Order: sequence, then structure tokens, then C-alpha cells
Amino acid sequence: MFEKYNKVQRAVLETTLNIIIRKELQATSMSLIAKESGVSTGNIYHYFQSKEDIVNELYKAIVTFNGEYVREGLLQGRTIREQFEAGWNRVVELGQKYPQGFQFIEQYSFSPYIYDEVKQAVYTDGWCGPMNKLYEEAIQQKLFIPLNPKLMVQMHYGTLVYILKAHLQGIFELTGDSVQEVIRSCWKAVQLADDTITER
Amino acid sequence: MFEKYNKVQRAVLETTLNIIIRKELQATSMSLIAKESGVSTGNIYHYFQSKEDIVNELYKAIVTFNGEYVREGLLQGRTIREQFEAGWNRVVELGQKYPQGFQFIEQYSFSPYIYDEVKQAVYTDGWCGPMNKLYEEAIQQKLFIPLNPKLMVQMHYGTLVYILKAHLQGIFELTGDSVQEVIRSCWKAVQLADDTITER
DNA sequence: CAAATTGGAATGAACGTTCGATTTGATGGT
DNA sequence: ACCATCAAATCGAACGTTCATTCCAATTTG
Repeated sequence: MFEKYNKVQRAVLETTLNIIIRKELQATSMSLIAKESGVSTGNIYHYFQSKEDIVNELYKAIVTFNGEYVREGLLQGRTIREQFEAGWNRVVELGQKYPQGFQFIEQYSFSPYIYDEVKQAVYTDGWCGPMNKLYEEAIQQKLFIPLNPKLMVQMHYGTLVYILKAHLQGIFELTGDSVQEVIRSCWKAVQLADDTITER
Repeated sequence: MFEKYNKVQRAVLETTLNIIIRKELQATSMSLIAKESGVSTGNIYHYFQSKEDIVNELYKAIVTFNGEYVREGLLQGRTIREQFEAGWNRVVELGQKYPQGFQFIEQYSFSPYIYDEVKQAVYTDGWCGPMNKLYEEAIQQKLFIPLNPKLMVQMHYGTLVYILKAHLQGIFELTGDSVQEVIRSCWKAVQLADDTITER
């Protein structure tokens, strides 16, 4: 997740993510980060400008990592339908394999603590751009109804985020089958009516 | 929104909501709440036990308000389809008419700062319970596919939350028509195949 | 005038950040 | 093989500020 950083930076970022999810941004003090990461406060400031800088760097790193992970999935599919399924499956995998990073992005994507410039990274380094493209193509090929593709992507992302959230909160179990069912229903929600036959 | 509170409590809660959305929980200090609400710190502590208490009270108040608002909408529909549309329309209205309350609940529903007991209020005073019931009925009447109703409610809530979030962030406009289209597509996503004829 | 309410200065703890001292490890001269 | 040198890395105590909370005097209410 933090390959491009050195040992100290990695320890700090990992620890910070850990504490923020476990406690709160409010309760995430520099002294606690120092204690848990094994890096002294003085040394932390050798590698980061400020606490804000740490949190924003963390945000950027996770968005980039998630972006690569999902884009890699998109490449696996040949047809639009396959890309659709592979892409959203990767999003769900992210939520399950890296729940802390997933929760962090979710909780702070609307926080004023994250700089606007860093938030924009979702479109440049994240997976939003390629996914929007895929939806545009699906509309052109008359697979999807003619709605704003960005709106549709948000819809489907929200769908998955919320079943993952509820799952992480223990409201219900999430089997591989039910995930597939949800992704299929996402397709069904926006598919053009006369495409119904190709649907299993 | 805060009808059951007195003048001082209302001023404090409204101001707190305002600052938290504008700045951050971290940057929401008691002195700032005092200054902006026109209530002295001493007096705030006369009506609230602590800062945590204020924020949790705020959370509870908004959940209860939102719950009443959506349940009221559910009552307007006669058929299941009508209740479905009326209910989700109310959710969207909440996000548009009371964006601060909406954003606050969204941002802090997973925060450790909110007591678990207060979070449970979503089910007792909120709209999750009645909405789950509606979905169960829709499954029994063979209108919906046989999936976990709680999962489906979360799916659809996520859908609407994310188009509202994107709209509030200015990513795209949200017309009344596109909202209707989204709600219809939510129904389509989970409807049982042989129900297609009744569909417009 | 008693009780309830209000105001804001005072308090002590905790916070983010700074800074000078110390350690480390690579380099080159003997 | 040994040591001298030095810049980079590391440390944690210290600093000044800000914070949530308390306390009590002042004011209002009934």
C-alpha cells in the first residue's frame, strides 16, 4: 500500500491510518502516532511538514492504490459487461481486503481537513475516470439508458459502499453470491429495456 | 428540526451543526460554539454535560427528525410501489432541504465519537425499520427478488446518498426528472423478472 | 428574597510544533 | 585496519498555545 515511501514514512502512515480508524482524527495525536509507530515526534517532522500533511499524504496514497487496483481489474474484462463486473468486483474486494483504507476514504472524502487539490486525485489517479469512460461507451452501444454516466457511476459506487459499510458494521453477512447478485442488479438497474434478452 | 429543545439548546445545537459542517469536529471548539451561538461557555455547560454530549444529542435529534420525515412520506403511498417512491423521494428531499443535517449524519454515522447506543436510534426512531418492512412485503408479494431486504434497503440508500453527495459537491446537477429516473432504476434493479410488464 | 439562570475569567491538561543534542553510517586519509 | 570527519537521521524535552471544563460572582426570575 505504501511502496513508494521509505521505512519511517511507511510506519507513520500505517500507524496513522490505524489510529484514525480505531479512534478518530480528533483523538489521533502526534504523541500517539510517535509512540505506536516507534518514530519520535522530532523525526516525524523530519519527514512530514505537519499533521495535516500526514493525513493528506495518507489520503492520496490510498486513493492511488485503490485506483490502480480497480483499473487493473477493468483491464481483465473483454466485453463491456465483463469490464463492468470485474471493475465493481475489485471495488468490493478493496473494501474487504483493505477495510481500513476503504473506511478512511469514505469517512474523510467530504471532510474539510482534506485539501480540495488532494480530493481531485480521485479523478486523476483513482478509478473514477476509467469507470466513467466505460459507462459512456455502454450508453453509446445502447446497453445503458441515456443518463449522465457520472451519475450512474456514483449510484453504483454508493450501492456497493453501503452494502460494505453495513457488512463491516455487522448488520448482515456478505457472501460471494450475494455480492454477485448485487453487481448484477446494478447492471439491471440501468440497462436499456430491449437488452433484457441477453440478460440471463 | 429542534422543536423539543429550548431556546438556548436550540441555538447551541444549530450552531454546532453549522460549525462542524463548515470546519470539522476537530476545529469545533467550545469557545467558538459559545461565540457564534451567543451562549456563554458556562451556560452551555448548564444545558449540556460535555462537548460529546452536544454532538451526540445533535445526532439523535437529526436522526429522529429525518425518521419522522421519511415515515410521513411512506404513509402517503397506497400501493407498495407508491410507498417506495414516496419514501425515497423524502430521503432525497432531506438531502436537498436540510443538507447540513444530511451531511452530518453521513460523516459521523461511523465515527467512534457517536455512542453505539445513539447510533442504534436509526432503527428505533429513524426510517430503517419501516423501510425494511416495506421491502419484506415486496418480496412476499413477488415484486422483488428474494434477497435480504436489509441488504436491498442499504443498496438503495447508498445509491441516493451518493448522487446527493456528488450533487452537493457540484459534480453534476440534479433535476427532479433525474431523481425520478434514479428511483425508478432502483426499483428496476431488484424487481422480479416477470414483473416487467407492469413496468412503464 | 430565594432560586434559577447566566457570564466569563481561571485552571490545568493536552496538543502540535520546535530545537538543540546525540547517534548513525558513509567517506576518505593514514 | 583504524580513525577522523561530517552530513543526515533521530531523539525527546521544552515551548507556547489552545482546549474542555470549572467555578463563582452577577444577574434575572417568580
